[in-house]
Amino acid sequence: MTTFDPSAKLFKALMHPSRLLILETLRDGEQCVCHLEAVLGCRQAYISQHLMVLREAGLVEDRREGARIFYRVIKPEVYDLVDYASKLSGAPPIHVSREKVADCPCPKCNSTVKDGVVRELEG
Amino acid sequence: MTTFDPSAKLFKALMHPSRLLILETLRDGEQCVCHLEAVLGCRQAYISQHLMVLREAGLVEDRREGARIFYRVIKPEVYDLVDYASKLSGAPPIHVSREKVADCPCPKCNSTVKDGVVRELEG
DNA sequence: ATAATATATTCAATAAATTGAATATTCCGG
DNA sequence: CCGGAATATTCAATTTATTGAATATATTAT
Repeated sequence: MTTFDPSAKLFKALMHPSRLLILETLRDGEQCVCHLEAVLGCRQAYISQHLMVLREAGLVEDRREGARIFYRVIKPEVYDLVDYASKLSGAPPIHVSREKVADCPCPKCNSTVKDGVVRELEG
Repeated sequence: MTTFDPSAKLFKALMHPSRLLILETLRDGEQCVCHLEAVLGCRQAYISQHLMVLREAGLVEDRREGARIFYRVIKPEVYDLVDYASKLSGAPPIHVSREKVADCPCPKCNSTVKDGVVRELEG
């Protein structure tokens, strides 16, 4: 309808809490879908669908590595938008656990990062 | 569902092109509904409904002056958000006529502003 | 009081987003 | 090639948003 369509579409991609949570989880770098699944605590298909919205909005991209697919944010500027919105809306400070997630089978969660070295966990 | 609800709601309020256009029209200060009507070129009820969304999102407030109701943005920071989104989304530079609108009966459009003095137009 | 103007609200129809369930695809290991 | 794991896609049901039409409310002028 107007010259505002592109902005409106961007806002539309960001208007869902689950998608904001996904973006938050991707803040420190790429994550596989199963990790998102563990963090969000919802089913795979549900997450996949939200990832599709973010993908179609040009905000994330995926990369296959073996059986896993890793998603990453390709427009880091979106975090400026998200952070500012959260400030404006008076949302409580965001806390998404950046640590390993207990019931996540992905490599990131089954390794320990120390001094930049990634090592497999024993046990 | 999550701590992201407030942000999501804010984005939701901004996800419609007509609402972005309304905000753009209010950038320089309050305007009456009939002015918005003339600028957007849509019917009064349609605009009133979008104004309701913006009002419920806490972005605008209204003020009655006689028969007219003037709306203004109460969170000017929202323009930072809007501007950044428009940059991010690669939207063409925004141009909303800030001048008088031909078929608008409101006082702002039927007056001329010069050196800070508002004077009625003759004819 | 009545009529006209400005605006809001309600209602209904349609369109779009959300969500879960089922199914398909891709990759890996045997 | 077959089975299982990881992920995507499709489909349908539900909910929510959009939009137009009709109506209501408040204000001003007569």
